[in-house]
Amino acid sequence: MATPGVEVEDGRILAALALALVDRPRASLQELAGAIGISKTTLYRFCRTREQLIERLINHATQVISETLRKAELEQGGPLEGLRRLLANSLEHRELTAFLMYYWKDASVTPSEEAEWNATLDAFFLRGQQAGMFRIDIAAPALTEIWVNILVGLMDAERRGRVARSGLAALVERAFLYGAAAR
Amino acid sequence: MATPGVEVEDGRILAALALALVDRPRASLQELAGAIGISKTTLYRFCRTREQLIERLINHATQVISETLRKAELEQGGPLEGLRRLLANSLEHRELTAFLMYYWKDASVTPSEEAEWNATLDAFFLRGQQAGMFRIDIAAPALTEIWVNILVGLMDAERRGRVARSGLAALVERAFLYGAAAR
DNA sequence: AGAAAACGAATCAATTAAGATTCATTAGGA
DNA sequence: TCCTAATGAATCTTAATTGATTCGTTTTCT
Repeated sequence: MATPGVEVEDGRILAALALALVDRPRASLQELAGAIGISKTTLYRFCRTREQLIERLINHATQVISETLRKAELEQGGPLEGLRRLLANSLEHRELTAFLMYYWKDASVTPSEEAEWNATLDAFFLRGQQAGMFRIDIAAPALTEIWVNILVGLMDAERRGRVARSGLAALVERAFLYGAAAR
Repeated sequence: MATPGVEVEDGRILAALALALVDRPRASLQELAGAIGISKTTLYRFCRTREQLIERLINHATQVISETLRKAELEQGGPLEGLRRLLANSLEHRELTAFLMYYWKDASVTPSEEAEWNATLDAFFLRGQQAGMFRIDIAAPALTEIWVNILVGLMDAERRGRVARSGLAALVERAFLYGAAAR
């Protein structure tokens, strides 16, 4: 690639924009730019329209998360190891994860990729069920939903100061796998 | 009261508006009105400004949920019974619950009531921990966050057709209490 | 049927946001 | 240092949104 540092910088801007958009979905482009410390003009040069911006963010987030899913090698090793790799990688892309969840619904932009993502997680949990790791009295898509919501919810709770940042991974894993009941 | 049916009708409109606002937060008042099957003018007569509308919705939702919490009598009987009453009542106000979660962040309107709601749930889970019902290696506020996110997340998943409506209560309870691991 | 209330379409002024451009300044690299 | 690319402030046009009003129609209740 001719420009190595550009994508990194773009990634930073995209992550910041994702966070700002989740925080205030109704913010104007002006406010959005201000929220991430750039001018309206620079944001304009980055993406000419809001529609383009959202589309670019969804594409980027989907790509990063898909890469995260791929790197997690969910098909390798035990389900628990796969889940832990997925968790660690997801926590390194909090903003994009939160954004993608938030704009999950109006993902008419890339319905195929989103469905693919869903399918990947669904298949992972299904395999985990067949391997005896996950309970079988909850359907795999429901497991995906529970996982995603605990993950995103606790990441958000951390931002709001409701839970500590350290130990977040262990908290997500514990809550998802074993629940809140005392054993 | 002089007008018995008015509040019921208002409640219907508010619930529909809550749902529409969660679905498309950036919708204009015109689109919002159309989404719930009324004209822009009627919506205007209902609430003159968007700010008023949000404030009214937050107040109403907070009130309904608080009433729900009160009716759940979380301090009566065992924690499990309290949790089940809370769950059943919450599921009867899906729209308002989802709305309140969604607009949780910009709840600068009634910070006191929101904090009170948090405090009520936190205290409930803390009592449950002291009663030996909930695990003590997860802080009570984290339990609140996990509960709320599983509840709202699965209600939303149901709307998206990812999980079946029937059995939603049992699913939430199972996921929250016992987690996804096979026992 | 007749009166009162509710509703919606249309219109309008004022405000705001989006999209685009220009120009001066600044930061960085050759 | 000098040149270039990047940035931001300001401006401008156009489009969209808001808040408000009027008036004809429909619904509803008696």
